[in-house]
Amino acid sequence: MLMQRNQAFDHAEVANEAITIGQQPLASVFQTAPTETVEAGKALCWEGDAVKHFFHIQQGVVRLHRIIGEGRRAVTGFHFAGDVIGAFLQDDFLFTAEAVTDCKVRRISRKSFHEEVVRSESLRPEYINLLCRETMAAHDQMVLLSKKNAEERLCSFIMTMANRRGTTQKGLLHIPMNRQDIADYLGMTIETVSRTISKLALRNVVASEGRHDLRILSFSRLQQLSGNADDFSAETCHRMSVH
Amino acid sequence: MLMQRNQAFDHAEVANEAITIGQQPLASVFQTAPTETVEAGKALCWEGDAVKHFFHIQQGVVRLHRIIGEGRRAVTGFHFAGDVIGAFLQDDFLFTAEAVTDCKVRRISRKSFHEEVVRSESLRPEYINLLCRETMAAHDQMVLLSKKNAEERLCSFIMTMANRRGTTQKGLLHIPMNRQDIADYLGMTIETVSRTISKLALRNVVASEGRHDLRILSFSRLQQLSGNADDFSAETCHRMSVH
DNA sequence: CGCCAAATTGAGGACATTCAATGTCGGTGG
DNA sequence: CCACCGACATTGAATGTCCTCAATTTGGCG
Repeated sequence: MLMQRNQAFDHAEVANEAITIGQQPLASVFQTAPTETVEAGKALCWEGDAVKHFFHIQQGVVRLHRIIGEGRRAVTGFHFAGDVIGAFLQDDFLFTAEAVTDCKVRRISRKSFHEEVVRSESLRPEYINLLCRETMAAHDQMVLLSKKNAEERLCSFIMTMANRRGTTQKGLLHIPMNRQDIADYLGMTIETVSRTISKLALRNVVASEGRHDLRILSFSRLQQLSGNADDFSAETCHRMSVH
Repeated sequence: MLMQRNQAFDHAEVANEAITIGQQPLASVFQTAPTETVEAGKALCWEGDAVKHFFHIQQGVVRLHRIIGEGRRAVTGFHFAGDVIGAFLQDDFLFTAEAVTDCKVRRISRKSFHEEVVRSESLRPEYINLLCRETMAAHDQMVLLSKKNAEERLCSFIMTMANRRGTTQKGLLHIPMNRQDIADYLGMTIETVSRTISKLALRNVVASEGRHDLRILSFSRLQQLSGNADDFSAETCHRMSVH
């Protein structure tokens, strides 16, 4: 399974070191480790394995998934340059991590990661911060999966991708993952993903440009359709929920 | 909205202090705070509010929810005696927390919580452990919501409830929350929840005993139907996913 | 014991899935 | 460099699961 090997580093999946270090100070812990190359489609670790290492992504995109039953795959998340994989794991990997594009990663043992992080007064809050953000993201995804319809899910996904730093240039959004990845992430089928994109294109919200690029024609429409209820949140309605 | 006020402390929602402290050492941080009573249906905090306090549940059950759009509610989790609410929050509450039953809680400021936790060599790992477990639970829920059908969702829920310490006595499981709570937690409607329970009852997997109790007739059937693929996991299939 | 909210049950409909056929992108080989 | 091939994506039609709306029943509390 050779997927877009040459594309891997063409786009913005390369961490801007200067900025990334600032945003992700945990990266410094991995600095001493050698860089490993992971070919697109190859796994970094497997669900059920003991967690011996944590990974830091320097370049590329990684997907996390779990298998349930025969043939059912749930993608629990995507990780990008600068991200740490597995930070919240205790004993065993709860997911299989696979490279979506060719990746460059660094790994350190869980033991030394924890030693370094706990020892350092500056790194520890960053670690806690990371865990908190991961949990918050998971909650967002839970809301998406339990209450949103196909269109809202896809718009939310596109919005999230577009809001990532360095992915959008003049409205053109690069989507490194394929339709199956997106479908398994959003709890839909590839057909529904495809149909939904087509409908959004008909309405001039987005425009497909090849398999891995999307031009965003109306950011505001996208926002509305994502069902994130921005102008309809905290201030307006919560006090009304008196019981 | 007065819900089962008298039932609140009849069942096993009361934390066994001795055991709970052992399992939830973070409780000690709250020990000095006075106990507050929260009536069933009342809110502890609101989505969008600044996080000024963390809560520790001594007695009762709390549900966390978020509202999207008009009338759509997603319950992101339930919390029980011994649990800390909001541990992973950074700035604002991402959910509204409401008492499902009458509750007794303690609150301390976020500031002192963090000071105490960071200062203590013994509490800090417990806090990190808590964050990790919260994230893992969120991931489980993501898988449930994205890939499981109505029956699997309900069986998973019943299993999780039954595996909580102190809830099951000779196969009788107390369900403090109502059907709407369960539905919003599992991403279904009350009607589907009801129909699914009825089907399970017809097949002698469970038996309804009033609105808030369920007799589990076959734990193993429940396990199978939950779709958690236990005898079909790590060891058998992962190595096969070669790419 | 009676009431009322909560839960169950039923019928019909909508949205997403499944299965199948067609179309297209992109990488490889000529 | 272009054409071809295979994998990926799109589109269509039929099916199914879950949702919606409505009527009925239940059970817990006053």
